[in-house]
Amino acid sequence: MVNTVANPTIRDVAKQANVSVATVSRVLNGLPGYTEDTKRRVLEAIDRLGFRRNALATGLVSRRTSIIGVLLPRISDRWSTMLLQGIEHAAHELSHSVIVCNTDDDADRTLHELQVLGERQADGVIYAGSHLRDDCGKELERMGIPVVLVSTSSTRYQLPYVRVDDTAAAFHATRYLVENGHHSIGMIAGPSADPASGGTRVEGFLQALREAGLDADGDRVTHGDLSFRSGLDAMDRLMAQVQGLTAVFAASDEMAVGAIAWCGTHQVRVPEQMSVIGYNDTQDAEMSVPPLTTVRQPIYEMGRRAATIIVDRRHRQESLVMPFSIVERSSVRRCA
Amino acid sequence: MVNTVANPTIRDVAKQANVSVATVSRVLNGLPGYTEDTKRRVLEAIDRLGFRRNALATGLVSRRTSIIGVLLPRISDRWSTMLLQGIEHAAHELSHSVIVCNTDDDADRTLHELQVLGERQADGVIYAGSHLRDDCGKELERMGIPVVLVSTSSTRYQLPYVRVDDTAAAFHATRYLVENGHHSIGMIAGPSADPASGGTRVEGFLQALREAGLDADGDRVTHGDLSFRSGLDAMDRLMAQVQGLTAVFAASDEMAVGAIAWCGTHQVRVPEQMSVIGYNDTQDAEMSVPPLTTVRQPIYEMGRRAATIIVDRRHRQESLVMPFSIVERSSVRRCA
DNA sequence: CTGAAAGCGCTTACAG
DNA sequence: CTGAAAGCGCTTACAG
Repeated sequence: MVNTVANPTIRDVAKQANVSVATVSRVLNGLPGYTEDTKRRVLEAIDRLGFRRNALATGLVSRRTSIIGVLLPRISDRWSTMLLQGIEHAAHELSHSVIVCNTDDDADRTLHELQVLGERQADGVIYAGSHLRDDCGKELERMGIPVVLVSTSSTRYQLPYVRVDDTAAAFHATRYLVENGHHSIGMIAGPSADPASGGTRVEGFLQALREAGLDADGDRVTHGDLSFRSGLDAMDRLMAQVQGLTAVFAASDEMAVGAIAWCGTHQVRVPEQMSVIGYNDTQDAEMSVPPLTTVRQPIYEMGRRAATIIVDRRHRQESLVMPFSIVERSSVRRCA
Repeated sequence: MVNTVANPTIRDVAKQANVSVATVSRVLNGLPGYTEDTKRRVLEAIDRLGFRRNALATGLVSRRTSIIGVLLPRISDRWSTMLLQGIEHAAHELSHSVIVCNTDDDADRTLHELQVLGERQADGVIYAGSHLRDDCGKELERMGIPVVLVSTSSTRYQLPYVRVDDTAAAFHATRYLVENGHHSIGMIAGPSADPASGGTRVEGFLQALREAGLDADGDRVTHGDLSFRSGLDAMDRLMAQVQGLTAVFAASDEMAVGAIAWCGTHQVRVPEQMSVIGYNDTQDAEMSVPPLTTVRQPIYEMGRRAATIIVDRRHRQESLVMPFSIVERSSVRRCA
């Protein structure tokens, strides 16, 4: 006889199977301590009742929720999307769930989201992109759970990170332009608040220019917010403020495409009259006309690794510097 | 004197403030029943101890988690991203968290994710994109929580949805092409598994052709998977199988951009020799060269509304048909 | 206005 | 191999 209950609990299963809740819990968790026969009875009862474990109760007592909190500066661009995808895939394989939080690049909001994640007893958090304000770092510390920073790092707090060597990558991108015969090069950087796209990449750019004996004046770099629109506007400024520009390095593919779009509306042909190299190697680079030459970051893989670091204690506390490469497509011209 | 505890609970706060846990709970939840003075003492104790509520315990007893589960067929494209953004923003304003699940357009995986969401006691779920298989619909039903479908619907289960009238939108897009003087028009549809991009939009397309007295042969529609790459391939097929094509309607902006890219590598000028109209009005349309004329869906807003329907019981069970419009940019030519 | 107590649905020693 | 019981950190009637 089946006693159907609205929302069966482990107690209902126990009753149905004629065992104690402890035993049900054991088979539920794959722990040892029961005969094949009891196991079968329990499984049958579970099936018959349509029992579903309540993760809140489980989490409350086991002190593990299998939840990974992800803080993204924005979720609208392809970089975030690819990263999130990597995280989600790995989390799924590792039987974890991901809670996404949009920080809007705002530290107050970040702090708030961290508190929420803390209340929800997240097992770990992945913080991507923007600079980590001190109070957020402190909150992270007090939460006492695994953290990994993606494409950013903290000087104040020693937190594991996953990223590319942005300075080197920017250096290589710029040198690639130099090697292709360009002498007057500009850069469209990310927001100053972003340590990677707005900071270290600029350093790498400047270093490469200096090393090549080229003009590395401050005018040559202008900042955008990583978006297409801002790339377009930045290109406009750059053209006005630097003479004889023949190549531009943009700190994101979207801004690079924006720069190309500017050229399109101003009768400047890419790559014949203007070369453009981007950063990230997102789908945007592939979809660009002409296809965009860019610095590849293994973003999806970085997401996977970040999630793995959170879940797998063997990797806890490790930082990872991932390889970058230059993907040549058709937006950079080789000068004679 | 401050008694600092590792992870203070409501009991610690109660002790510190010299009240009962019931009282602490009341001020925590803004319920009435205490003097200004006790409230102050409680707040002070909370502050002093650095108390943080445990959402698992709260959820366990209150039977509300403020968690919205979101099931996306993929999280890599801009459509999903914009939708997720709308959902996240609204959820944040409504003090909810969102758990994202990638279904990979796979019903088995969807079923699994739904079960996880059920175990986690999600307050509601938003299911976007692909067809809802019967067992998934049944699972949704048995979960007994608010559901909203985005850009899809279920015939078997009467579930509230938020979408655009895809048939009408596709009809208008096609008629727009006809009105611009095109007679030989093709379509790049979405996957057949997607009722909107692979189903109703095709119907709208065909209807418009028939109504205009144009050839509406089955050869004129080919399917892609909504991606850039598939758009490119689809365009290749279309060019091979239909004569004198001058215009194409793609069921996603990404595929439309793929079609444009195909033209780029085959010396077919857009819009002079080939007109292309997309669907969605994502960032891809704006970034395209030439800028893509497309059917606008208020995707971000649809995400917001879906979240609101879940949270706000006044809107529960309501379905929403959102307005679409045609955004004219530069990828469609007006034939003389 | 305030508190003692039961209970949400599980897991985990502990005993047998 | 199995069960009774305590307990995770809260909320919610119920009494006073």
